[in-house]
Amino acid sequence: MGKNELIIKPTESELEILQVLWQEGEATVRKVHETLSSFKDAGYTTTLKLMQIMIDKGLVARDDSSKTHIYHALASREKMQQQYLGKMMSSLFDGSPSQLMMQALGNQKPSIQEIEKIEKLLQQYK
Amino acid sequence: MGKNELIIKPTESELEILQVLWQEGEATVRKVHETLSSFKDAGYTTTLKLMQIMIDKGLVARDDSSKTHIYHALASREKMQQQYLGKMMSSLFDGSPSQLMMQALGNQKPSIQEIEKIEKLLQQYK
DNA sequence: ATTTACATACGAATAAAATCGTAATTTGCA
DNA sequence: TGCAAATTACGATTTTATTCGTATGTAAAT
Repeated sequence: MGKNELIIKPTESELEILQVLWQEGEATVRKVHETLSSFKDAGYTTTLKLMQIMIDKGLVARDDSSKTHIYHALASREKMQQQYLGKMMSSLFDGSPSQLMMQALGNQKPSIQEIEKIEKLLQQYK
Repeated sequence: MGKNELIIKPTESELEILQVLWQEGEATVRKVHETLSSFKDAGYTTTLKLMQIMIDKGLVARDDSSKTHIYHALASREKMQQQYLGKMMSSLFDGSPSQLMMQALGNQKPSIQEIEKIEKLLQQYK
């Protein structure tokens, strides 16, 4: 028995696709592809193929009752957030939320509202 | 000119190695390899090869004046934190620090000290 | 000097991810 | 009906990442 972890983890490209599906709720391949096009070069069939692969992995499901299939995410966004954040916290931030927060805040100024939300959150934890 | 971003981004394995180097400051291949061994199966020469590749990518440098080479990270931890956090924030958290914080806090309870550090941090941003 | 223990170099195999071309199918419409 | 446009299926290729075997060098110990 090895030490290498085995959890389903979407690849980079798959995560981009999930993103669109989380956003839209459901979408066709074309819709997904067009959304991705704004920041990424890739052929239509590439996106299609990826989404087909994601079916096998159980990351998405689709309604194929009509010709144009409609996809939706199976993987939950929260689960993925946990997964990535957890790894990131340990690998890059020594497991320290405040270090992470520092960078997160430095990265892009949060609005006053954001700050207050976080403060409330912290109160609950005290 | 395409839309696909081009920044050097360490792979998964490379990030693990960087982690050790950030921790230790500098280290031999053997040291790195042994550290990784605690959670990962991989041969010694695999680690060696990876570290050699990382030289080409400019992620690390080494002192090879003696037989056993000594490596250190060139990529800064802060830069990597920015990079990953930024991507994660946009791809998984709708760009919302409070959402991210919520998950981060939910993931692993922070200590009182951690919470207070964060609160201070927030004050500065107001 | 010879053996042993480690070290690096490096090509090559394997695995994983991403890309794309082409064929086949369906649908709408001229 | 039959043509054009859009869609899916899917194999094959390419690219990237990972893994490892083997050759070779070096130094210390016997």
